[in-house]
Amino acid sequence: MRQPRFAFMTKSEVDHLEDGYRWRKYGQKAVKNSPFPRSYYRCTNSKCIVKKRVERSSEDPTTVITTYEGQHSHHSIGFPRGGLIAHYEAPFLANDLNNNSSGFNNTHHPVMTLPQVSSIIRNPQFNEPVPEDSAGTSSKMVAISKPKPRHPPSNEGLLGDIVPGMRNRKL
DNA sequence: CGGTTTTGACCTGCGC
DNA sequence: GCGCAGGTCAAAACCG
Repeated sequence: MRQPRFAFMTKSEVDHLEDGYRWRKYGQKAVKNSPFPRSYYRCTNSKCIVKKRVERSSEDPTTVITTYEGQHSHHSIGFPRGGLIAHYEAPFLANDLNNNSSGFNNTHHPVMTLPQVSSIIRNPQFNEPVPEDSAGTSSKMVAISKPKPRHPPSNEGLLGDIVPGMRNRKL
């Protein structure tokens, strides 16, 4: 069974990005490409088999590469209206999937504005070694977010709900 | 006391 | 068949 898998780069100083879901770390491995270890997280919900892989970019220590694998079968915690977030990101993701290699300003392109994400831009020259990207199931993006220490304000569910959203479009 | 994090060991897949 | 790299598990420690 193929898990919808996509990765994106998040400009943040903290590895532990709060995306509205509860994650439990189950492993950590050192990768050869990066001097930084890679962390493996899993959703704490037993019904949810979503896995998350957090890896810090070797070239940009301030950038973390987060790889989501699977889809949440529930909404984010502390954010009952999580489905709403899908409306924010779904079109944006669909656009990305349809124009996977279109020209785009790699400057600050405020596609969306969230309490956590200042701006999400697509980097056309994203030839970074994103190991999990191969087919069209993945989306490459760079999210410039404010370094969030912990505990979201109230509106969260940044990433989780976009997974079923894009999966709905693909499958 | 319960849940989470940490860390080493173990297992599996792939390449040589 | 062996070695390497990646991924997962499990026990102990730690924190709230």
